Amino acid sequence: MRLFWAQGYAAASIDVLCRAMHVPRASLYQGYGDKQGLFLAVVAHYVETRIGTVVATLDGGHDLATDVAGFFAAVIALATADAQTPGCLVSCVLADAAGANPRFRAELGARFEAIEARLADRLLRAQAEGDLAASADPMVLGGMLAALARGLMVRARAGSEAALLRPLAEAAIALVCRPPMPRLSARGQPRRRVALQP
Amino acid sequence: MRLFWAQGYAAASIDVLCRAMHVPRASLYQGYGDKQGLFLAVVAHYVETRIGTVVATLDGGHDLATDVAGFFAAVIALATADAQTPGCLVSCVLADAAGANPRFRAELGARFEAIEARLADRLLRAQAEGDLAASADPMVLGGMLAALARGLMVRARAGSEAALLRPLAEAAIALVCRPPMPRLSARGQPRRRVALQP
DNA sequence: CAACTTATGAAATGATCATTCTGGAAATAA
DNA sequence: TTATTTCCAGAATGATCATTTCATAAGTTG
Repeated sequence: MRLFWAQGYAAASIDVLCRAMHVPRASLYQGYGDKQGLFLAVVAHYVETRIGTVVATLDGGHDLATDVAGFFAAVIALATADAQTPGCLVSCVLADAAGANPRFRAELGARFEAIEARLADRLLRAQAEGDLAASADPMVLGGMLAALARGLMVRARAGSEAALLRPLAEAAIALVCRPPMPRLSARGQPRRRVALQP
Repeated sequence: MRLFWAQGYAAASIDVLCRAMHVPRASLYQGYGDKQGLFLAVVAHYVETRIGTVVATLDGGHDLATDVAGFFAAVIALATADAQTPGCLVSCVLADAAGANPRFRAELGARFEAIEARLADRLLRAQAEGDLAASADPMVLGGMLAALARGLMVRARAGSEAALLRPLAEAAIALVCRPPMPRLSARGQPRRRVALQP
């Protein structure tokens, strides 16, 4: 996984991949068919283990602003944790490979839609709980936050520090989680501004 | 340019590139040194011709919301205009190649910073003109809008229609260009909500 | 015109690519 | 035990890769 993540799909060679996985070439072709199959399996594993924990923060049991702050903190941590694998395997590597490969393009779209749906779900629940204005559109706002998360991941690919990315996410959270009409929050207290945990 | 844009850096071969450019291999190596030099020249040309017109919309001579709407409309148009070259050469292709190449990583960072600076400049001017709250941080907000633009470009790499992307940008504009404190706009009229032109 | 620089097309180079083949080792079943 | 299947390391394959070489053509300058 780390090899594809660091070098990209086309630049990662089967030989080096087998060496790193401690798997003989024959077994690899037996198990995954070809390089595309291996890469899609790697993407699936990445989504389960990495993206899965990121989106799980959305159900952290807190109010909307806190959960979304946890989400963006996880996004930034994932994209900046290791200088050798900056950015996101989906948003940077799969996105590049999707340019000329319909199979990869469909996979990319499906992965994006899944994240957008999770965000929209969370925003819909926030609306029911009074944490989000009734006039807001959860689908649109979820897609917007997903796009912002992708943009932060891509920014991290250039080697940005996490500290440079966090204020951008905090600004977005402050904008989204403030109701459009001037009013107090559901519990009668003014909405506080959240900070992302490093 | 279109070959790198569609297929990515590693997957585009010099042979095919020479054929498409109607340039003999020897002249190409004479002019650009190696494949990396050619790619960086292609990126520079792309930034001048494509990104240049996108960021030029920020100085459209209108109020902040209108200019930013023009910016995002240009972003979405660039990323969805041709189904064979979806997304952005910088945000998708160069970002992927930057994973394991320090030269490309530095180039990516410089290109990103340039766009963020242009957005921050525009927001600073908007602040002076009363189109943006004095409490807002133009640098942070500019970085946030730049990240969102990148996220939309990457989303387009999956083949998204422009119509799917526009509402996301409109939502962000509505959030950013509404003042943080409930008040009327500078000219005493309520701020209108802008729509992106297709 | 001649001397010289530059551009060009094609072939050659050496490396690396994804994928398949093979002969024997290891494991399992009878 | 023997028979049979699975597994695996390395060689082989055939294609493609980036890059260089080189003889020749084109253009420039004196």
